[in-house]
Amino acid sequence: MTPRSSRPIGRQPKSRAEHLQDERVQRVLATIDSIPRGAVASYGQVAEEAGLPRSARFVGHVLKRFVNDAKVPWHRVLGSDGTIRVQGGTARDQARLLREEDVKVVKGRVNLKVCGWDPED
DNA sequence: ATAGTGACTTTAC
DNA sequence: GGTAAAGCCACTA
Repeated sequence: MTPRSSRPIGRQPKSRAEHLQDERVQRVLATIDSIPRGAVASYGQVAEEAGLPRSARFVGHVLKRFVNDAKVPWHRVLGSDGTIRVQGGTARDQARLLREEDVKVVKGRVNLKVCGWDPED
């Protein structure tokens, strides 16, 4: 038989669970997971380390969508100038989590010269 | 396929 | 120091 018309498409819409398997997402999460305690990285830096240059916004998008399911140190990801970018009460949580690991947060900002993550470490 | 949006970044004022 | 605009990439309607 040639079930051309009934042949499975093999291209079903991605479910949320399948999205979690998406390699780009996994690489982003893995990169964030590799940020050592007490260090911070920017969205762009995470993207670049994950092999996704210029995809800083994607990193933010991934965090917002998957951080609830993925146990990663999301609080160690900041803006390119070390500022907390998250809005709302989550920003307070992020600052608290950072201070818990001895990262100084002054006026919603971290000194990247001091706490910036060097992937070579 | 087009348009709007966002946990971004860089440049210019 | 701060704000504005443009560039950027992926997601959503």
